[in-house]
Amino acid sequence: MLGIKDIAQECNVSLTTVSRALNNNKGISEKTRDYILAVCEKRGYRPNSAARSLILKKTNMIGLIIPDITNQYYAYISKGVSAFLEKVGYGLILCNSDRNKANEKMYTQFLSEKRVDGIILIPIKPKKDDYSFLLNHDIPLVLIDNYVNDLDVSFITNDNYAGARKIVTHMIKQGYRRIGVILGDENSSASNGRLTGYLDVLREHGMDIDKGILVYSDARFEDGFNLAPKLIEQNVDAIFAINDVVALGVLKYCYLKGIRIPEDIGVAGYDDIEQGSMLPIPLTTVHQRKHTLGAKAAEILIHEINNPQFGKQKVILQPEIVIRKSCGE
Amino acid sequence: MLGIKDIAQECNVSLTTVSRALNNNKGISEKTRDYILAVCEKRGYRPNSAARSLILKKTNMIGLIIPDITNQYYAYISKGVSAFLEKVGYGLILCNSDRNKANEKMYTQFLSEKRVDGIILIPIKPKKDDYSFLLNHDIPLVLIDNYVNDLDVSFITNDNYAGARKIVTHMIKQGYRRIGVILGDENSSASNGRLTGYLDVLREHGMDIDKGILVYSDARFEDGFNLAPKLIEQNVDAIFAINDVVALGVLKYCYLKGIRIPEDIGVAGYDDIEQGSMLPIPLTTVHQRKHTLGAKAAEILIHEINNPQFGKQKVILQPEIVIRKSCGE
DNA sequence: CTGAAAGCGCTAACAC
DNA sequence: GTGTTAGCGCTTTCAG
Repeated sequence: MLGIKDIAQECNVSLTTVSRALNNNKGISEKTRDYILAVCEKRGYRPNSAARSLILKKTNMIGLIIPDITNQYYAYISKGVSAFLEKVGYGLILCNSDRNKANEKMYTQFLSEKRVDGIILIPIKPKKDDYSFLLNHDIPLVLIDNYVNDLDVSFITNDNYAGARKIVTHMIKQGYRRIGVILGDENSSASNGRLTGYLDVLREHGMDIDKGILVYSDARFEDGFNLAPKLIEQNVDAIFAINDVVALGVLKYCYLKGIRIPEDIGVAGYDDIEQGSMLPIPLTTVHQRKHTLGAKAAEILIHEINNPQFGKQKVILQPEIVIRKSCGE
Repeated sequence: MLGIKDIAQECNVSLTTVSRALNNNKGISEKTRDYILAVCEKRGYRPNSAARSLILKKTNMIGLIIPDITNQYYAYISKGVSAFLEKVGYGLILCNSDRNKANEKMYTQFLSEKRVDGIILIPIKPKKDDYSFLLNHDIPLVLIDNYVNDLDVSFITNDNYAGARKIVTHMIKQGYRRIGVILGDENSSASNGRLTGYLDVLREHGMDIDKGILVYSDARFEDGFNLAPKLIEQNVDAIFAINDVVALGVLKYCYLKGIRIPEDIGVAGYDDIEQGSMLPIPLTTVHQRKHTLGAKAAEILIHEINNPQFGKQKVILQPEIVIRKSCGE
């Protein structure tokens, strides 16, 4: 693959001059610049970004570590990130942690070797020590959804507490009185925020809280499917699932067992994935601005890269509930 | 960020020795190696991969250009790619072309500047000239799903012709006689392969072919929703959609209009996305091994990177139909 | 306006 | 077993 030297030779100028033309620097006549650029174009010259990165100490790359790209929630976030980065000329290294701590760590190291200019991370069971080394290496980090206490980093999320409050309030209004919850991981701040919203609303309504119908899970489709019977055994009259994918699992179980929604059991999800509106009984859920979340996360990161002295940002987006049929109308 | 030089100083050895320790090269005593590695670990040293790439002429990165990561079909393929690359120590640069030719080209250039070791591409309306420059630059390329005639590159796809044959045969067996088709782009070999399967089966059954009920589209959810009425106006008794997302759009339209599936209209999709099984009327469709497709594409690419003299590979995976309810049982 | 030269962090002959 | 040295392809002082 040809380099700046080849172009310099063909144009009978020095490397410096070619570099100046390429980078639109001053101190070069318009004529030579145009000529050089034309030759570059003709020969299909592409600058070697590894060489540039080495000297510029900047890769124009950011890393995105997410649990699972096949989950629509993360897919939309990724697209938001990607769309923003595209606008500002950055590239994206995608890392699927597969909800695995070891993978997450491996990718975190991988990205630091790649000298990405920053990292956007949706953490799994986050602990402070997992990420402090990134900060020691001065690599800007923005966390999505799961906050890590005592870690001074930028953070963006949808307001889980507010979203859960809204949907649980709606469920109670619909007459449900024994609402089981399928939570995510115990260390997930998203899951915990929603749980707190649920607990607060129940308390405010003077309702009993039964910890027996609060179950933790890995927040996958199968978890909804497998955990639904455990909850139903305990006579819940509704299930609030930590996300739509889990709710889909619950719905599938009910469908197979002939349990009627919303008459026998009310079901609510969280996320508002595309297919929720096209189910047998469309899913009542909480809408989150996923694309916006991703785009905003990228914006914060790029801002932080360009303004390292600027303080860390915390952004909380407000969700809205989408009332469909799975909890009555 | 500290470099190999800092480590060398701290250990009182030369750069070379540190490099040897890091790369597990021979010509170094076990003792010094262990010592150096321990120091690297302690200090949190991470090699600069830009510097390595520059000299090794290898980035251990591959680029993936897909139309839209929020489409589950592409999300699963991406995950397959990612999973394979992870195993062999490669990183993934994700590029959403957003079904836009200009974006695709932009990313193609971007990746060549990044000196990725190879590219996996799911092309949009592909033409030979779009990619020949990659080959001129000796960057290995594997195409997924849409083949480009006269371009000597590796290619992997599911057998669209066979899949379409199976599903259309099934539709005819169910008694449908006027099957409209919502196709993808006219230049899409996937779409064209399925069309050919449809046409051949109809011919073999001695059925009339009405080009009026063959419509092209951008293969999105909205296209299904918007094109369904045009087909229904023309008295089709079934619709074969180019993919499940389009079928979902058709289903939504029918649902809103009170058109019964499969009694009034039979609907079949293609892809077998997760949600197809959880619809009001579960979708009859064609299952494709998406994850396998992505993983296999990555495998082919890595093999080609390591064995440039090896011939280009063409792989065709066999799909199977999934009979549910949207075309009768 | 243009060029020579130094160097980014690392690897790989080649000496010792 | 270990160190010296010359680059990889580019940007950037500093002279002219």
